[in-house]
Amino acid sequence: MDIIANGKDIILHQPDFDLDMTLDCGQAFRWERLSPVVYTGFAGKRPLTIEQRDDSTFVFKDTSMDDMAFWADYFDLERDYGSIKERFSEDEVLSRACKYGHGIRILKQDREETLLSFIISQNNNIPRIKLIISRLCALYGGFPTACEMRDADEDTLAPLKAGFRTRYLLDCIRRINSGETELDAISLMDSESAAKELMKIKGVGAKVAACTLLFGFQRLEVCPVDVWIRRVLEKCYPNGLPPCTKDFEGIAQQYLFYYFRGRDEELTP
DNA sequence: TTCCAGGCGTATC
DNA sequence: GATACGCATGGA
Repeated sequence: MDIIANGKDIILHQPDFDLDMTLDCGQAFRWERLSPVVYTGFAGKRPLTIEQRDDSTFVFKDTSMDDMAFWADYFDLERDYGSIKERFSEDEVLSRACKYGHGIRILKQDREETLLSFIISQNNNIPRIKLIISRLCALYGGFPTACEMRDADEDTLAPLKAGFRTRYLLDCIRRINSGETELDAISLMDSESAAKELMKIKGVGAKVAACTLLFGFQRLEVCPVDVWIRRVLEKCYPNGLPPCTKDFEGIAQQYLFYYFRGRDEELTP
């Protein structure tokens, strides 16, 4: 990581990082692509506009050094994805996926936002997930905390058009506010117990729990299995992911998801 | 019109 | 414990 202040902006030189790949690979739903090289969005209530100048040069617009410390953490800039990709490349399919999505990084997102977002994601497509979340943010003026939604009911959330997921959101909000679900406590559990605890929330099954742990709790060993990854596993890894993914199955999963999503012809026998 | 989407709850066996 | 089916919504 190489950071230089430049007036109100920060210039970052960083390998293994690409905005399109990281912000549009289905892990975060609140980044808007203003142009092929400029994204704007939020982490929590903190705004950012970021521009990619070339393979490894990024401009964080109107960003202080203090803010930059936050963003460096959010974008997981300290982690050496190069060495992780090198390990993964022992495997032929993963090698291709890593080349294709070479600039993917796993974001360190807010826990509540990740949990609520992936409750919305179930049996849904990415454009509509983004739409529902944007309507939620419009309703509350930014992505709301569970506390801010404590008085919400079916009618409050009707404008989201989230369908059957609305009552799942409400159960999640209720449980967090009542203390039945404690994200701080969950963050201290091993991943298996944490998933089990998250799954006490209506609408949270194995997949949503796994996404929450991977993207919201930095459990990089947790591998969410959705319809796409299920197809990849059936076609390429009938005996499970290879040993070179150990401890980072979640990251491997994300390279595979980005590479195979939408490629029906590569996944149908 | 029918099928599908970063699934899950419920009924049934 | 495994499997089958319904579920809101909207784009293809």
